[in-house]
Amino acid sequence: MKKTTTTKETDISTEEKIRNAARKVFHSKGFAATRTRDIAEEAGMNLALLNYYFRSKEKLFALVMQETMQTFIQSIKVIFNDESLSLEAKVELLAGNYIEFLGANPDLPIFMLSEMRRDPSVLAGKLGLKEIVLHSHFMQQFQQGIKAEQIRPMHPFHLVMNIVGLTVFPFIAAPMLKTVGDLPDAAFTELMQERKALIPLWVKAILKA
Amino acid sequence: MKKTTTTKETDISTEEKIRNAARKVFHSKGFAATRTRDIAEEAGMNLALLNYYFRSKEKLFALVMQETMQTFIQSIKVIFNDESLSLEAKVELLAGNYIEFLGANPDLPIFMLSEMRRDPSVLAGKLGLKEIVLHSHFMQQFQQGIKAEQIRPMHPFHLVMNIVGLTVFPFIAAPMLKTVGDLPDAAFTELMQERKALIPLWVKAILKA
DNA sequence: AATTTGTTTAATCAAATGATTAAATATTTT
DNA sequence: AAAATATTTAATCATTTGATTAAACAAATT
Repeated sequence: MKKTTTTKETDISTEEKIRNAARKVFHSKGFAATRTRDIAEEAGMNLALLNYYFRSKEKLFALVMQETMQTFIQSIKVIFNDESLSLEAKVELLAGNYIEFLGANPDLPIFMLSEMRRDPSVLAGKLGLKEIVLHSHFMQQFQQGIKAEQIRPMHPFHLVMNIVGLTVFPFIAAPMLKTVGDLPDAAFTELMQERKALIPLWVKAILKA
Repeated sequence: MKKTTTTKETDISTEEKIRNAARKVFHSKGFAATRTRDIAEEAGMNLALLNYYFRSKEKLFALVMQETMQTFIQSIKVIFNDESLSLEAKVELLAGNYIEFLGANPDLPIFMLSEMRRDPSVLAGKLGLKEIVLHSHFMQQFQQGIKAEQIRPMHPFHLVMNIVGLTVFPFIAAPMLKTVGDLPDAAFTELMQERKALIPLWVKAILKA
């Protein structure tokens, strides 16, 4: 072996270089448009290494996808179940965190959503997510609010779609806004910063509408 | 020629069969994942015909894309500028029409948004859209509402992103909702029907928030 | 009917692409 | 240091895929 015992441990293993490169390219171009040679080049190494470390393009992709989903789901789980936060505070955190995160990973939403459509089996085994979301502390607070007549009754999925839609959709539509709307990157970023504060207000208004 | 002068005019020309097949396959799989053979098969004809009628996969795709954008933009333009409608009525029509339309063409949003990211030049020449939207009757009503202090001041793009996001995002997220949320098709459709009425209420609430 | 023009098919090409192999090089173990 | 094991490279395969071609077929024109 080379990696583990080199004098400096600062260098990243070849395997990890490939994973990182694969993540980057897959996220930006999707499975079908990505060529294994793109990944090799991005990682700065020989094509054969991809197949040496990971058996095939499919396997490598599955790994990246699994990792991506993991990150995504974990971050939801944590906020949805923080019992120290009010419903409003959770929405604030969700919007703020996600807008921050998507600012750094703007390709993620389209990647996840289009690859899910291509092959919904990526989600197999993630069925737990339904329970995580629907039985979360967040949902308890929501149902409680309805009982207390402080919140207009609605299907919980509406609420989830609204929060996620208001937060994520602008990033999906960004190419269009920037081109058609003639919106410079900086202006887009600023709008997104504004939304960190606005989305919680809007969600509150929606809940009472 | 065969098509134009056959006894019955009910039959569709070969060219149109190909266009229809191409639209269907491109919309569902995107450019990169679509093979010209898929289209030929879907159209029930020889592969060489694609290249006979349309010069290449790229040309055929460009045509489909142009058609798709055209439809999309036209439908926006009409509603945004119907001077007989109040702002609320416009939102109702937009939500209602789009939910209806997307129910029949659920692949469209991801298709458009991901292909736009792949090559934003599809939008070249559509820069007029900015003016259409920002100088529409709808926007005049919006600005008027702000002046009259009936609407909380906000960047017009926020409003557009909210309306479109609330309407379109659920269709983009549908694969996830159906799989992870364990939501049957019928239940999803019902939720979307509910949203026809709910989105206008929510938007109204957002405008005043 | 004969000719010309347009349409369709089957076969084939060339380039792109995922994958493999055998040899070279480096690292670890003995 | 020698042997064994792990990593990397360059060359090559096999398949897929977009595209073309030459010939067959059909329709329109003369």
